[in-house]
Amino acid sequence: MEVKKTPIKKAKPAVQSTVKSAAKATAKRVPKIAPKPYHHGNLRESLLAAADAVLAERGAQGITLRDVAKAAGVSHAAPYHHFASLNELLAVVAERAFTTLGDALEQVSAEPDTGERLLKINGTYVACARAQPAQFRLMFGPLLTHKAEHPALKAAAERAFGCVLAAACAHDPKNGPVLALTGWSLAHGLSNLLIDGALEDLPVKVENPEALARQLALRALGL
Amino acid sequence: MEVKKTPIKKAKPAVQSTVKSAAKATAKRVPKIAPKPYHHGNLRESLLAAADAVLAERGAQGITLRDVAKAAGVSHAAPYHHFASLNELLAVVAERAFTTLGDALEQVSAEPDTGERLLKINGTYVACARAQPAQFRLMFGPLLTHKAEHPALKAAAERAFGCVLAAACAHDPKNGPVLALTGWSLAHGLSNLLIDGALEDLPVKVENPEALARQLALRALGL
DNA sequence: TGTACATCAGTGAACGCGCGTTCACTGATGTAC
DNA sequence: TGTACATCAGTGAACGCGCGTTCACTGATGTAC
Repeated sequence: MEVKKTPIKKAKPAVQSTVKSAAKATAKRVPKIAPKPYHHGNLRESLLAAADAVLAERGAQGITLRDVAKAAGVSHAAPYHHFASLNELLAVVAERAFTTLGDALEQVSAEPDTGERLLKINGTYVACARAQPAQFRLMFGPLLTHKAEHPALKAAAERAFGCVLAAACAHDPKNGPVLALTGWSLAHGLSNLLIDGALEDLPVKVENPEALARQLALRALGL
Repeated sequence: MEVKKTPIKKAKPAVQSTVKSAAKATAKRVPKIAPKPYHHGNLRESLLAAADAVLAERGAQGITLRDVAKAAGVSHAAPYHHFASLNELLAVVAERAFTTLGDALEQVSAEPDTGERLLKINGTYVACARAQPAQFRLMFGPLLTHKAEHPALKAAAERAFGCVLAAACAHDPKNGPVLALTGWSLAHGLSNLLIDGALEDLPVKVENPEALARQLALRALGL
């Protein structure tokens, strides 16, 4: 879904031949494991993938343009040929995270039973948050500034909520919006509590987060 | 609970007299509105208050030890006589925020009707989050590291949740924990969505957050 | 097929900044006598 | 009531660091002829 493989021959062979022809200048050869092409080919996508990796490893507040560049294997100035700023890069990361969530919600929306559909949407939401907590924080938190200035981000977020709203309206046409907000708040709150570890030292032990999500939704949505 | 008020006369008058006796040296007089005592008297409390002010103004990720010191009117090294690090200061701020939340929840727990009590707890939780969004993020988010190492913080958090759990058990002894987690997740999720502005550009317009919180809780808690 | 050249996408050095923290210091305070 | 002195709680300079961003540059690419 991410990197459209254009039918361009990889830059790698070209560089390898260069290295070969310059084999006499052995002093210039850097003992690098993976010979790096000068022109990357698809650095924009690589940077976005690297950002996901950095988010997973360092968390949302730990992310740095320099870290992302390093993870992508380029100098820390290179990203500026593809993104105007760190914030612009984060906006695209968040937009794609919303798209991923929307895709997942859309997929489970195929469930014919409207009640079960709501339960699956709830579970999918929590599962997405738990799978990528840093992305989840980036999507909603204040780390990415001026969200309103990124229409694509807004559109992706609206699409995700649209899935929730559609399922709620299908189940209870009269109270669609309220049911949707109830379900979304519940899933969002449980997601945050889980990824922040707020439930860990509580008298109420949580053995199985997925089962808990379902149990709470059953009650809260009147199913 | 924290600073035992020792029967020391405030440093301020002493300094004022000093200023008076040095009135001849007018050149030394700095035209400061509030003549600052060299010894502050209660800098620890002032720093905590200043941290709240900085949080309100700059948000949770914007907070800085230097800003807090400046807001308290002291040099940026002064806080180290009262807190081992910025993180220690934030831990106390978060602990007090949890205590404030617990106080508010305890107060509304006096409501005799158990259903109405749950509704009021829900509303109070959301109101606290909306009143101090940056504190709320600090309490739960990853900005304050190693939360587990601060027993007082943990205790204050447990007490707040204890109020929710007690009210849930009073209303439905059989399903107390599940009801409590449902209510907490709902309130927590709605709080986060509201303070993050996630509902602002949605097809579902939110006119009155308090009414919305009540409406969702009525449905989710089966009241 | 070759060649000249404009353009693209990298590099690495540098800038300025603000941060948390440390340190030697000094003024203020409280106490023993 | 004084005085000497230990201790406390400030100050301001400094350190080292990592950050986002800029800049002049250079290697690689694609295209016109």
